[in-house]
Amino acid sequence: MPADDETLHRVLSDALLSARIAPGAPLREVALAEVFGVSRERVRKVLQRLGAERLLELIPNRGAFAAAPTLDQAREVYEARRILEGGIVGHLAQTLDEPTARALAAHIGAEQAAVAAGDRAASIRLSGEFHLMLARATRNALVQRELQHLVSRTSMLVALFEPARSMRCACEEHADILSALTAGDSSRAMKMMQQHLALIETRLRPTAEPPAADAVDVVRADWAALQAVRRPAAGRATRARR
Amino acid sequence: MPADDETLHRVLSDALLSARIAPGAPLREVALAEVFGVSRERVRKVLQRLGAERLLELIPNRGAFAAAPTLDQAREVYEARRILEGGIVGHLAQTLDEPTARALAAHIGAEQAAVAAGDRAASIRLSGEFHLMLARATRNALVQRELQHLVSRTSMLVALFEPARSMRCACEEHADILSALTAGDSSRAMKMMQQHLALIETRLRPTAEPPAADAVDVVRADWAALQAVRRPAAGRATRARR
DNA sequence: ACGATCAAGATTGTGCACAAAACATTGTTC
DNA sequence: GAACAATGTTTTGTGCACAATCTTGATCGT
Repeated sequence: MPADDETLHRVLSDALLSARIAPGAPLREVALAEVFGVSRERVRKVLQRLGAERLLELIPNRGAFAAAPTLDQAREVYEARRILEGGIVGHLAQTLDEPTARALAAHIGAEQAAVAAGDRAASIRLSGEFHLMLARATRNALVQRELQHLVSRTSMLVALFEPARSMRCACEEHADILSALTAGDSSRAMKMMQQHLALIETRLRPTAEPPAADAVDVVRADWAALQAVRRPAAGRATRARR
Repeated sequence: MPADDETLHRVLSDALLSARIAPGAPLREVALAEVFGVSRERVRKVLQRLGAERLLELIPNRGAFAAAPTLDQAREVYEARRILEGGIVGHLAQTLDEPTARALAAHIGAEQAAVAAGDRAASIRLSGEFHLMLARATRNALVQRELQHLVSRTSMLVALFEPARSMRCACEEHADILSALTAGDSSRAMKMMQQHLALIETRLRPTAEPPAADAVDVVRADWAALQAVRRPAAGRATRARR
C-alpha cells in the first residue's frame, strides 16, 4: 500500500502533464502525504524534483503550485524546440545510417495508418514519439534527455492552450523531414523542422481555464485507480479505468 | 560564520569544475557539514542538487563521489554542444539584429586584445563567454540555461583531459562564425560552429590523474580563503589568496 | 467606514535521533 | 594459508518534533 518515490513522481507528473491539476493549484505536503500513505519528507523530495523539472513552481515558505505557464512561456518552449531540433536534424543529415532511416520510415507508416484508421489518440502519441526517435537517432544521451524534457512540457502546454482536440502533427511533414535527412540535405531538413514546429505553435490559443478542481482530490483518484489495477485480486477493487 | 545554500553550492561547484577535487573522490556528508559549520541536511540537499547537475555521482546508501567522466562521456558532451550550438547559430542567422551583432564583434575584439597581450587566463574566459553570448542572443531562457550547463561541464572536462595549458578557442573562428551570421548564411554558420567545436574536442587526451588529495581538505581550504576575503576586518584573517 | 495592528491557525523549513545499509576487521574452520 | 562467517564501525536514509514564516480574520482606533 505504500508508494516508492518513483511511483509517486510518475503519478504527480502524469496529473500535471495532462493538466488535470489546474495551473496555480497548491499541492499541500501533508495532504499528499496521507493520500499516498507516506511521510511528508517523501513527498517533499518529489516536489522539489518536480520543481526542478519546471512542472511546479516552488515558492519559499509558501509551498508548491502547479506551473501556470503564460502564452509567452509556451512560445519560449516551442522556440527552444525549434532551436534544439533544428540542431538535431542538422546533425542527423550528416550521420543518419540506413537501419535508423528504415525505422523512422516504419514509424511514419504507423502514423499514417493511425490517421487512416481515425485513431486520434494513437495518432497524437505516435507524432510525439517521432520527435523523440529523432533525438534517439543521435545516440546522444544528453540530447535525448533534454528533448524528452521539452516534449513533456509541450504536452502540458497542448493540454492547457489547445482549445479542443487538435490535429496531430501532420505526418506528411514528418515524411518530408525524413526525405531531406536521407538526402543528406541538412539545410532543407532544418528548414522543414522549423516550419513544422512553427505550424504546431500556431495552434496555441489563450484560453480561460474553467474547472479548477482541487489538486489533492485529483491525485487521490489517480492513485486509487492505479492501485486497483495493480492488484485486481484483492476482492472488490474499484476498477476506475478500463 | 555559517553559510547559506547558495554559497555552499558555489564553493563545491567551483572545486568540482576546476577538478581540484579528484574524480571519484568521496564527499562525506558529516565532514562537509562541520567544515561549513552547518547541519548535515543542508549539505545533503546541496549534494543532491550537484548530483542532478551531473557534477557528482550519487550512489544510494554509498554516498556522493566526484564525477569521473570517461573520455567517451566527454566526447558526448562535446557532441551535444555541436548539436545545440549548431541549432543556435542556425537560428541566429535568421534573427540576429544589429546591436547584438555589434556586441558580439566587440567581444571578439576583446578576445583578440587578450591574445595580443598574452593574457592567457582572460583569453580562455572570454572564449567561453563568446559561446554563452550566442546563447543569450537567442533571448531564450531555456536555451541559455542548457548551454550554460554544457559549458560548465566542458570546463570540467578541459581541466581533466587537456594535458597542459592548451590554447583558447581560436578567435578567428569566432570571427568567421559571426561573419556567417551577419551574412544570414545559416548553413555556413552551422558548419563553422561544428568545425570549431570539433577542433576543440581534438585537444582531449586520456590522462592518468596524479594527485588525488582529499576532497574535504580542498573544500576546507577554499572555504577558509573565501571567508578571509569576505571579512578581512576581523583581526588576523588568513589571507590565503590575493 | 476604512485602515492598521495583532493574534490565531495553517503550512513550510530544519535540526535531531534513530534505523538501515555497507564496509572493515577479526576470528574461525578446513 | 585462504575462504568465510560474524561482529563492530562508519555512513547514509528517514521519521518526528519543533521552529520560522505566511495567511487569515478579527479588533481597535481614527
